[in-house]
Amino acid sequence: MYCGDVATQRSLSIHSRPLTENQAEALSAVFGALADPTRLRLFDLVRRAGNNGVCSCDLVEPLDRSQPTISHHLKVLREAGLVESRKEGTWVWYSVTPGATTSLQAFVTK
Amino acid sequence: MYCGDVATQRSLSIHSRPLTENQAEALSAVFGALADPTRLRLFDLVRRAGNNGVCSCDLVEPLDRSQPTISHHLKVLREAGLVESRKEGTWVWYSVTPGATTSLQAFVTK
DNA sequence: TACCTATTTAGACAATCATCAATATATCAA
DNA sequence: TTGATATATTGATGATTGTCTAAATAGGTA
Repeated sequence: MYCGDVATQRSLSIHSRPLTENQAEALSAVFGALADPTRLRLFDLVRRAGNNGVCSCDLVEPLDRSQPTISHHLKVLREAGLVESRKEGTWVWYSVTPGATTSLQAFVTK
Repeated sequence: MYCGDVATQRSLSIHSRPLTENQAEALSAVFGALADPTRLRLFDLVRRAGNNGVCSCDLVEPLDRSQPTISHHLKVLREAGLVESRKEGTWVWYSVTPGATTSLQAFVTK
């Protein structure tokens, strides 16, 4: 019976190498974006909103933080590549960046 | 053809609710443990060591940090439940906690 | 006992961070 | 143009964090 190669058995490819400093820096930055309770809930809410996204004005009250604080956290999520925004008049709509979490998934399911 | 329920199609269960403050705090703590480049590489190295684990004495040199700094980071990973340690004489062996990343996987693959 | 080595703890310091109030910017409507 | 509203930026503050050196602890050996 064929059971896959050794790499599969170890669930970590023998071809892949330990994280380089640069790789670790990039990945840890994404982890860092989700390393705050407020930001995690923010990301969760944006994700639940689906393709249309959610107006940032609807994210302040449920998280019980000031508007500038929410704005700041959204910026962090955006700069980490987790969410994207589109302006519509005075409103800004946030949605999850497609493939936002693939690098995290790859690392976490290794 | 049966294509699964709406929840599956949205890839987010309609039954699950937005993260509570407590859930977010717990999850973000685990993300936080991986939100540092040194710690991420540390976790990566421990994971590569497999079931036997790796002696912490072998983790100092490849990461180019002082031994107390490595010790500190291992403590953070341990307290986050990501790695566990067993003492063997003067040495301490670290290995990945079984199921260490399931909560992260669950969130990240939602 | 004394000595050596592996690890942890303590204390310090600079840097980063989460948060807020106040202000600035931008868009729309009257 | 004036006013109202949504969002972003600024500046400040207290808390947390990553790192180091120095010291403490603990296990092994002679």
